[in-house]
Amino acid sequence: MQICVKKLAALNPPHRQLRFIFYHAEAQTKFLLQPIEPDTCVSLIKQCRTFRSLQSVHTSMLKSHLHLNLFFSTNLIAQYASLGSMSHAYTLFSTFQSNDVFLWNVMIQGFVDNGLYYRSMLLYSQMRELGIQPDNFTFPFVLKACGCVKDVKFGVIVHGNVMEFGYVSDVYVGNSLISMYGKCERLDTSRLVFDKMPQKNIVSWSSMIGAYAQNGHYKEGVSLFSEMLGEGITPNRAVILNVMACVNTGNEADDICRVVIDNGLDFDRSVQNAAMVMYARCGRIDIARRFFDGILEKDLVSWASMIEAYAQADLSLEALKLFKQMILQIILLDSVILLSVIRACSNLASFQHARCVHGIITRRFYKNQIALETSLIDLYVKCGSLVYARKYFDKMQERNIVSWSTLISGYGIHGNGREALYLFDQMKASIKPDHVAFLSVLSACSHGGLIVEGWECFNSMSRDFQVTPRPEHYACMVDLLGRAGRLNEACDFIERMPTRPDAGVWGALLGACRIHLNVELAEVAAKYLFELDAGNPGRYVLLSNIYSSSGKRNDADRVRALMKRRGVRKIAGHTIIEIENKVYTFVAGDQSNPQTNLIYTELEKMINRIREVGYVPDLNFVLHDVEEEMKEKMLNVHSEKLAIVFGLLNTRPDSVIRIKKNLRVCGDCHTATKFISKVTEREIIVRDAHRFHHFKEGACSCGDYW
DNA sequence: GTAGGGTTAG
Repeated sequence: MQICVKKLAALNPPHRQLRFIFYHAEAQTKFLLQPIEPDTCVSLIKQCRTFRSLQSVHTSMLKSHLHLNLFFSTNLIAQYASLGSMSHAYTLFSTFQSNDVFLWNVMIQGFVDNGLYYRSMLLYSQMRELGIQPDNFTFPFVLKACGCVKDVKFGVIVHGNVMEFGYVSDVYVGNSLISMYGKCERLDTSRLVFDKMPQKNIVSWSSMIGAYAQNGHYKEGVSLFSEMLGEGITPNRAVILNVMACVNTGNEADDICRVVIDNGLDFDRSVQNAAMVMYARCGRIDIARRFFDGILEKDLVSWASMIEAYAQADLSLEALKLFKQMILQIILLDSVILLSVIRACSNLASFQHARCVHGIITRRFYKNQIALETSLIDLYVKCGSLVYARKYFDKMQERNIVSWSTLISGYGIHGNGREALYLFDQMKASIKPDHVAFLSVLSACSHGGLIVEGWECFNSMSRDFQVTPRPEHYACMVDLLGRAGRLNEACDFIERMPTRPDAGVWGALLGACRIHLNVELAEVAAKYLFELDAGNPGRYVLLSNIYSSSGKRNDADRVRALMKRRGVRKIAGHTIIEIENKVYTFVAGDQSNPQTNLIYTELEKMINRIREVGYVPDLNFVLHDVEEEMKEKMLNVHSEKLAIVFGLLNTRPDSVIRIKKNLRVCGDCHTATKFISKVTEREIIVRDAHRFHHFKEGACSCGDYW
């Protein structure tokens, strides 16, 4: 203390005050202070880095009555806001009852910066009611708030005020309008504002490109970027980040990278991170990885982006490998990374990894806790453990619409429609269901064959909850009716749709036609699908299967030829199984597993065993144009069967076998699995692209509507 | 004192 005082004495008076406050305010010292000099007041306020030091300054301002000065107090309010203390800021603001627009702006900005968007909009309304004229600073703040909460109605009113008070040509205001309309999905209006701006700057271009990116109009975004370059404007990092979000082909990505290098932005870390994401989106995960490796000082976003890229690309083992590396290098984890890790585990259907992530999450509190907990519930669902999902859900401190829908859809995909409906009713008591919640419950009804209940849910959507059914909901209903064999009803339903049926709707009908073998309707659905969803191999395969199951071999060949002509390639099927913390992958006819010989010997024995109890191979599930005997051989080596046999060989006899197929489980494998569960007395859980199948004692939970 | 940007649960 002695030394401090000596040092302080050597300084000139204003500086002395400053230092004094910092030594003592930070140390929570109560004894304060000589009155503050007016000429140091603002600089004192602005240098406060903690709430406590600011409070000390505030106290001494009170002593010297400087708080009565509007200008000083406005600065004080701004500093409280920037330190996140909006309650203090607002109390001070309220005492003034001033009409000063600067003061109001500071307050509105404070709310926006602290994420309290509605408060800032409310304050703006109050300001208008009091007749205080907003200025060119007011609009950017309040427009940002409108954009962040997507309140376009409010935004339009503010836009009206912008015109009323003559700020349409202000470039800051214009840019804010572009951004607001972009966030509110009013792209055309954004563009209108952009085109009408008397003056544009780099931010105008950047905002417009960003608006295209956010609304999925990627081509327009990229072409506006070229236009900008054509005008001779030098891009900065924000423009680059925005345009990178628009790029989805490798060539475009390469072009952008050249521009990045030309402008010396290639060592900017956020640009490097964005480049990673861009290449991953273009399907060039290898290049993304090279970018990642090239980043010298990786930050959390770098790690999160790469892990998420792997998870998205279903390269989940790579994602987890990277996560392990990351834990070894830096201790700090955040919720975003964990969300990606959970996605990776979910792809792998890895129960062991789920337990591990669960441990990490409960060890400490993360921001966005509810999101983490919800995705953990989803993870347990996807690992086949409804019990754990439910347990965790019941323990949650706080639940929202997302957590409820996650669990509801969980029961649905596990075929427990009744429980899903029960939960949905419980949820409705406290939360208004949204369109996703309805989707969860409708699909639960569909998987569980609950037709009456499904209709009731669908009808209640707009009637009781003002949720307008979207194409997905219609698709779900078609699925519900179709699975139940009510194909005509499904067709009527499609005809009565207020909007044009999309690929999802026709796909649901085609799927139903597969179950109930209706060639005529399948052809109608396929006709639309081959236009609307021409690149989706699953559609061709389904129709071809329908033909061959109906004995129309020539037609089946024709579909396969069409597929080939259009260059649509079948997605290779694979099945994974996790045993003792390791994930094993099988493709059809796989020979890469060390136990290959054993697996095939055992498989042959198993096929013979189940044949004895009634299994008949369903050769319609082989697409290849080969002899019958060959077909059967091809069926027998499907990845599902290999994985199950591998599981039987390597797990305890009393344990559950869990496998995951990347596509829909093949019909013949479905039948075979039923028989296998019977002869081995094992429970087998199969997760496929749509749902779960629980096989037990020769039956499947899905009631054979796979 | 103002506007644009990289990872984020169903």
